[in-house]
Amino acid sequence: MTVTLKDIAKQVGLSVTTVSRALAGYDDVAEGTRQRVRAAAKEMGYYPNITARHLQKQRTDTLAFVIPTHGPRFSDPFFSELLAGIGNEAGRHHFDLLVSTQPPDSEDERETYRRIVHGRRADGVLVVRTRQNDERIRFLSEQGFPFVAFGRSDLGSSFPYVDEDSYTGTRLITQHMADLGHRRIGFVSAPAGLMFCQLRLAGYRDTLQANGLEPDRALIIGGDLTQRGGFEAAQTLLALDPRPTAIIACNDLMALGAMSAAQNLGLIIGQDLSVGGFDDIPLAEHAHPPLTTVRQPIYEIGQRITRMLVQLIQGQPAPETRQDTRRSRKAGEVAAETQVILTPQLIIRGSSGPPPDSG
Amino acid sequence: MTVTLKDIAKQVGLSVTTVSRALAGYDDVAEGTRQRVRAAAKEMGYYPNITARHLQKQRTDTLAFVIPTHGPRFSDPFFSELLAGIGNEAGRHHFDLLVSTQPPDSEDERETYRRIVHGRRADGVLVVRTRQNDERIRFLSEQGFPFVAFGRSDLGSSFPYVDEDSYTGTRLITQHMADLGHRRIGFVSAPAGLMFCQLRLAGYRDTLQANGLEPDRALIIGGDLTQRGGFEAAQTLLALDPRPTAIIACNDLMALGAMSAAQNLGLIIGQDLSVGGFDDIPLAEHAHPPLTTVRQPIYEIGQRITRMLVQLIQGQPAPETRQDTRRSRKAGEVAAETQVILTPQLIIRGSSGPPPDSG
DNA sequence: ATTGTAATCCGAAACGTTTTGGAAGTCAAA
DNA sequence: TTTGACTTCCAAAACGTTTCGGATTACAAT
Repeated sequence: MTVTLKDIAKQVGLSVTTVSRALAGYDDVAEGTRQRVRAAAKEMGYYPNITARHLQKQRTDTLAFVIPTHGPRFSDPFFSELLAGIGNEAGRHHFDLLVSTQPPDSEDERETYRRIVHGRRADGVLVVRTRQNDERIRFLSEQGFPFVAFGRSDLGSSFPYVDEDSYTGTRLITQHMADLGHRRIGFVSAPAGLMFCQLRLAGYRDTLQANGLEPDRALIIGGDLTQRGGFEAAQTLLALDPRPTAIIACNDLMALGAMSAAQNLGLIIGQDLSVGGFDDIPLAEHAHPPLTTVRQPIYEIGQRITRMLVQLIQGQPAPETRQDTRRSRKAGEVAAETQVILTPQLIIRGSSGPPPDSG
Repeated sequence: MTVTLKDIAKQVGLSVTTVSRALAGYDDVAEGTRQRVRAAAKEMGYYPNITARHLQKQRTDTLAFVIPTHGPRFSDPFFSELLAGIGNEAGRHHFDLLVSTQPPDSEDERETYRRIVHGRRADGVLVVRTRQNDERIRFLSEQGFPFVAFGRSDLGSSFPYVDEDSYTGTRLITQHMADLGHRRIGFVSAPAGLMFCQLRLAGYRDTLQANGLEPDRALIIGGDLTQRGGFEAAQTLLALDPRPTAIIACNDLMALGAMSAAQNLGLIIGQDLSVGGFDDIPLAEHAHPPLTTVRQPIYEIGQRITRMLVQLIQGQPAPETRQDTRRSRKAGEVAAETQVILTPQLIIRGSSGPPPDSG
């Protein structure tokens, strides 16, 4: 059977307390005793029962990550990248990572959050793909439960997040297309509830107007962020007459799908049709032609929100008391930024070029 | 603060025991009492403390999944698919999923497994990308800890797994290339320690010989299963003179990288060069041209190994005692298969065609 | 009146750990 | 010799739950 502190205590003729403290390295146990205990523990193959420790310490050293995913699958590299960043960073801080997937805004999702928060299943949670009027954020804020989001929201409350400036991002790429001479620029949007959807759409629209281009409702198609969704949206766009000479998608996966649809029609990407994405997932660089896109350092963002969450949990400054801690911070300690907006970077690759008639 | 059983007990004037049993639905508490307790619990917003329950019940209702990944990132859709299958199935059975990423064969990986097993962090673990002389499997077997693997191993011991017949898989696709008339077929391999690497390589080699083709060592290049790895391997292969007219990669991601490398040289995939992969990840279908590959239902395999693991945990038949349970199985109960080998399916798409000189 | 039985309830122990608040012993300073 | 300080240890409580083994009451059967 598994060996417990009690077993060791019996073995070395000491109390459970002393064994515990010896292993924990407290200095109120004699050096010789400590060594005896350590030796016995090692020899008997002792490993602390993690659950028991959690119960006693009233923390789980666990982070929860609930992936909002429609349908059973998520083959989105966006989440892979993010998960890798989160997982590695959590590991570095000796936190376990609890992962589950739940459809956004579903009762299952709500129940998952309730279980985590009320059942104390984790010490904090990572929220991604923030939504308008995001109930997850509202709930976590109400409960005073530690969390950090990837993305802003439109709730009144202030909470810690990291986000990329999506508005500026699509401004950049739309302007890039306009500069190349494109006049009819299609846009493959995302589910309307997503915060970044609104921002990216606004960036697109405003840039068109700034260039004297009339936004055409027919050129904006809803997408579901999957490759297939981009494929189908592009099919619709390319059936228009006159058809757009450029397509910008809300994320890379849909942009790749759009490329595929265009190539099926015999169009040459970068000549007959320019395509732009958003994210710069690894596939973007290796696509053919490589995809022009707005870079979003997903892996690093995953690391960053995780680091912020760990600090939040360990530093105990609830968002409300941040003011106080600022005064009492020790020398050399740096204020943890709790609301970060990253500047997007336009990556120009082969998938974008001047429109066909302009040459 | 959080409300506990004790709080409810105080509120309704009952003992903690009765409250606990009322909520659990035992029939030794009066109907009226049960209702009072239920009402109070609901009103007070009671949620059981999951950790405490775990400790008492001596199980965690948690599965662990340690993703073997080199380097900090894994943008491999293979793992996304698998994780989705595992996560959804675990959820269906009310198990939580603990995910971590560790470099294969590293001390960190070993420590992770020790912690899970000895620290009773989870009730079972999922092992993927099995290796030759796989120390994870050896360890778990020794410890008698529940696990199910995706992939076989070469250890003497027998353990539960699901695997695809990789040997037959590469036989199929290699034969497909041979049937098309290809004589010089390159192969992008995987890290040698991986079980499927050996099998796939053998399938490739044997098929060549069966078709009277001399295996050429120069045509076999090691790959690391990433897109970049496939890209570089293909560059090497395509620099040969005469160069291969077909390339088969150990997985789709590398095949896509190979396509990219070939397209960079101006080659037309499916005409100048045929490319084949393995897995049939979602990207394969949407690649351009779509990728000929061997289908491996990764998502379903993820579900399946998870279901098997849950059965293993709940049905308590340790692998050794399976014989006994078989005798005592109740009517209608079906023997859970513990070693499954799936038949691969060749998916022919646009990336493969006859060699250029044959037309 | 006694016995048996069923229906309800509950105290205490248990899960394995950490922490609290001393206790006991030693030794040197006063 | 007392006092104080220091070192080393430990019993008991605590974390929140479930379970074990009764205890109590009511009521019907003898």
